[in-house]
Amino acid sequence: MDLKITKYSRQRDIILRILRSTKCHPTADWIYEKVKKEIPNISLGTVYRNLNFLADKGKIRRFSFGGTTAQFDGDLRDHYHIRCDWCKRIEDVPHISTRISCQEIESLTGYRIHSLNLFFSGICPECQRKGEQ
Amino acid sequence: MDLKITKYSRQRDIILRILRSTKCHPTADWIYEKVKKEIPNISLGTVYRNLNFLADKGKIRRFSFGGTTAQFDGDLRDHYHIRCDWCKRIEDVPHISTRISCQEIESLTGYRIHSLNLFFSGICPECQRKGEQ
DNA sequence: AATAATATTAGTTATTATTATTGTTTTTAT
DNA sequence: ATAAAAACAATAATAATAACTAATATTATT
Repeated sequence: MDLKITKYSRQRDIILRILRSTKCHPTADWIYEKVKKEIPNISLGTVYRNLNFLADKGKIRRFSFGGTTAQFDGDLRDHYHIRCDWCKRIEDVPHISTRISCQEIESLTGYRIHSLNLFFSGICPECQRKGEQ
Repeated sequence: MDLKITKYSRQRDIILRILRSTKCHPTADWIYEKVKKEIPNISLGTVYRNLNFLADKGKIRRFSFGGTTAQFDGDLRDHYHIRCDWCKRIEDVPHISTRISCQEIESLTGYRIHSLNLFFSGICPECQRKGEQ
């Protein structure tokens, strides 16, 4: 994955715009379907290449919940994620009072920290109401 | 993935023992190779099925770093992970002073929290020494 | 202990997500 | 305007995981 890409590309622009304009945390394929409406002959490989590029450059976030598929998030603001173990929905956790100190981690591990990911899993209110599935 | 499995299985036992006895965060395939030394004709599917079973029951942890491969951890104690963006190694972050309050998240989101995952990424000391790759 | 019921298995095939390749087109620098 | 490099679409290849099936191992029942 050697990406020294610097040129403008309409495809990348649109991918980024679509990702930024959604509140969900889409997969590459979801984005692909959206972009196709604007660029019908775009290829899935282009979507993957650009998502990886953008993630490597820190323009978007890439994560996964231990599952088999990567998901992307165009929102770079400090926030966390939570997923329902039953319905699999993913939501943002806007902010928590606790500040996690990256500096502490840096001095603890010697790493230069680039990013921090915090996610929770559990049962969402709706599924709780519906009871045991 | 409906796993109402209750019977004893030697395969599962050995998988769990191997996972618990390593400090690394192996993939299904890594575990498969290990188990084969004890049960030469075990199948990879069995390894996957049991890892998923154990993870669903909360006996082990399953995660991934946004990549394509799941990794497993037999250590259930409270700890976090850090990965080097260059050499891809994953290490434990033993404990941090900040306590993240799941109760705060529960009242903030309405979710019943099952688990919390915190991971960092950055550049490990060794790669820092080696400089830009 | 023998039997019946069923979870689990090995072996295999299928599916899905992702990456790599190749020849062509776009973009940028000169 | 032209040349070099980046990015592309199309497609093939790979890798991870899930699904299927008939046989085996484990447990519960007699």
